[in-house]
Amino acid sequence: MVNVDPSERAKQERRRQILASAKVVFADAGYHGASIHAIIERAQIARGTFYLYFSSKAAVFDSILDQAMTDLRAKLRRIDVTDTAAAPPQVQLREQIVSALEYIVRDRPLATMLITAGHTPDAEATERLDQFFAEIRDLLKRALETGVEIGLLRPCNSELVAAAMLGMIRGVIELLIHQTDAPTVDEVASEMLMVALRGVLK
Amino acid sequence: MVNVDPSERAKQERRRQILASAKVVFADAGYHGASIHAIIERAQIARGTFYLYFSSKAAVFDSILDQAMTDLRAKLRRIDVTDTAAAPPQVQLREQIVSALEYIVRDRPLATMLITAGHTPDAEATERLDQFFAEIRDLLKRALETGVEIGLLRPCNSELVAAAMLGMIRGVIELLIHQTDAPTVDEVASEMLMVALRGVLK
Amino acid sequence: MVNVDPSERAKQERRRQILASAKVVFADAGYHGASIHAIIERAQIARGTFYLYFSSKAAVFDSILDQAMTDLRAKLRRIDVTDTAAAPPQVQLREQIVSALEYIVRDRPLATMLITAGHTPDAEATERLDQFFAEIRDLLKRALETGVEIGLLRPCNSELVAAAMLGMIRGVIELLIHQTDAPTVDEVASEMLMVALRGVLK
Amino acid sequence: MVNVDPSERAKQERRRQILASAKVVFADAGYHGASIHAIIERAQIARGTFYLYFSSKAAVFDSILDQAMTDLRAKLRRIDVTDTAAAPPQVQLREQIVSALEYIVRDRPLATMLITAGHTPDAEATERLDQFFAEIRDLLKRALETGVEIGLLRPCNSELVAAAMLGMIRGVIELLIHQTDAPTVDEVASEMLMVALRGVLK
DNA sequence: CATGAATGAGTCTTCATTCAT
DNA sequence: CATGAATGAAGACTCATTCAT
Repeated sequence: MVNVDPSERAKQERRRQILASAKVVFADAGYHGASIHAIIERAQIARGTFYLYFSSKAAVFDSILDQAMTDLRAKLRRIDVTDTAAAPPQVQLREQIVSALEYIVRDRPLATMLITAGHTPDAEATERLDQFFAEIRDLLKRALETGVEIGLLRPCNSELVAAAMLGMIRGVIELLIHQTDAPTVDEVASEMLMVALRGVLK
Repeated sequence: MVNVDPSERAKQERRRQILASAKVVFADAGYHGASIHAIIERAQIARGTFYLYFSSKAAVFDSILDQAMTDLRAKLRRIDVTDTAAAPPQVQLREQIVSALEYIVRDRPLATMLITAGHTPDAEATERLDQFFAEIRDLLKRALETGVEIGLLRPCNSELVAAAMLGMIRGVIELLIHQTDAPTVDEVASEMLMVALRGVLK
Repeated sequence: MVNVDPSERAKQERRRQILASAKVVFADAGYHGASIHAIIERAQIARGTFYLYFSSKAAVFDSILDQAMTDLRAKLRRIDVTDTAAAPPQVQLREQIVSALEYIVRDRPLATMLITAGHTPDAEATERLDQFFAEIRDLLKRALETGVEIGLLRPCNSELVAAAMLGMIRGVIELLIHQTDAPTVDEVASEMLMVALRGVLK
Repeated sequence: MVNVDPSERAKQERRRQILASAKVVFADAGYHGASIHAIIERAQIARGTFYLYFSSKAAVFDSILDQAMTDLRAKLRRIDVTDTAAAPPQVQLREQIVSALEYIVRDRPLATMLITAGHTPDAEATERLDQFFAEIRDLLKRALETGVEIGLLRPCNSELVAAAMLGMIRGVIELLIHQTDAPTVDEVASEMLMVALRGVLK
């Protein structure tokens, strides 16, 4: 029995509505380019109402990013190579990638924000985003290192290759966002993994 | 003998100086975050002087991007697989990548701009930048397709793989920019090519 | 037997509670600085409830001042010099001053409001307050004139001296409000009267 | 030869013009009630111009008060009772009072500000003003104490009497400001001193 | 009666751009 | 050519007041 209070539910709905509008506006115009005016116009609410739900422009921005980062973190974890009962590493990796891509690609404005949210005046937000990507890079890096240790992968500059792979992921996300007749997430994941693991040489 | 007029030369110098200052400011703060104040302060010129050389904030931004795109375009061309006298395809590719990376990484502010320049109010500039990346993607795509045709590469979704590779490049550029003790461009190019061509599997 | 209706009594109580909260807030922050939010928070009531009891922010402000002015007016009257049965003029004066000071000083927020309530957007309120002080000044002025007439006081510019004395009163009230270890109202009244009547010269 | 630069002079003039307008507006409406709009309208300048000369609303407010306090401090000093060549204490006191009153009364908006500037959000400004009045009160207090020591004045609660006298001064200033046919500063000073020194009793 | 979510006019402040000197 | 004072549109945010529940 959680929150069946109808007014509480209505409030949550309003909040979601504002978040959705803000996401679109931020995606379209970037943090600085986005105006409260544009957000409230899209959400069909009055100026003051916005500030009833969020304390500032930066706060909505943060809220959106934080939600996304939390959701994505829940989908990403270290790949288990010890548990023999678990799926093979490549399968685990593939599942995580597909899951994350699906989440991101389903919400185009969010994807755009994640890809392009470079410069916030709110240094804090920028830093949090940077740290998020650093986390993912680190996850990839450790996965690579483990792979090398267990003899699955060839030795490499893990830092560098991790950065390259994170870039690859961002690259294909951009493709998925911009292209109208983009391939399915599944296909994308397969091809990308193929490239990452075996390269393009015959 | 073009432009030996000393005053004309001085003017060009001023222009360069403004462009350089603007580049740094744009890199630091993003398009919207950058202020004319910051640019002219850095360039040690008066407010009005700025507008003698550039018609608007957007104009400097465009000018910087255009210059970079022109320079980079000059370094990138289709890889020749017909001329038997030419270097082998992989060598040609490596040369282009090293050349482009060196150009970008040498100028950190420019690199930052290219990587993060997401949002201009000037839709035109955004579009031009998007188109530039589309060009590169296209170049990569054609290279891939040619590679497949001549039996060098395995068949693949060239569009997708091109996007992934452009992403890889951007990923390693970010690494080169942010890291203080980054590896040399040469090392980076080698590792990246290794991954792209052979993957990370043993 | 007026108003024994218990709900009516409850309403009066609410009203008093709001007035008390508002008084504190106005004293702390001044008219403009005071916010409805601060008042209702202090009064532990909802926003809308405030407007059930008072039509506007200006209305509470007015109400507070009006009450204080009414109360004080009841304590101040012309000094009777004809009734031989009455106390001597100086004693009457002292009694009034002590009574008024006690009323004001007992209620520090009110005192602060009376002293500092300079600016209301509601010109009416400002004027009413000004008029109140003018009344007191007038009372003092007439007292002075009567004193001169009956040969008790030396001739003087009654208008000016009345203003000076009102100022004195406000000055000592400020002292009483700000100082933590202030002297008693009685001491203050005595010393002030001494100065006003005999001056500070030996 | 200081600042004969005509443009510099023009700037100083602008600044003065803004200060003058702001003074009037602050006097009319109080700190909170005063709007930048009202100030620039009165000064006949554009919004941005205001911020070219003052960094904020609080800054102009401070500037006005600081100037006044500096000017007044220059007019007030301890009364010399040791130098036999100096004017007698009462004359010194009278001179200072006349000088200060003249300064204040000449500039009615300033006077209004000084009298009513109670509540600023800028706690700093309020404190500075409070401290200024505390200074004056202290000056008066020490004068009283010295007077008692040298046997000129009767013993009294100097703190309290100083507060009363500062109040008197404020009281007569209010009179001088509000009344249209007010007496001259000289008359006012004489009468006030008479009251303070000898009281109103015959 | 009481509530508190919603409103929007109004505030301060910034900053790209212009233009007289 | 160069300057920098002046401009005013536009932005983020506040808060007294209303009204449906």
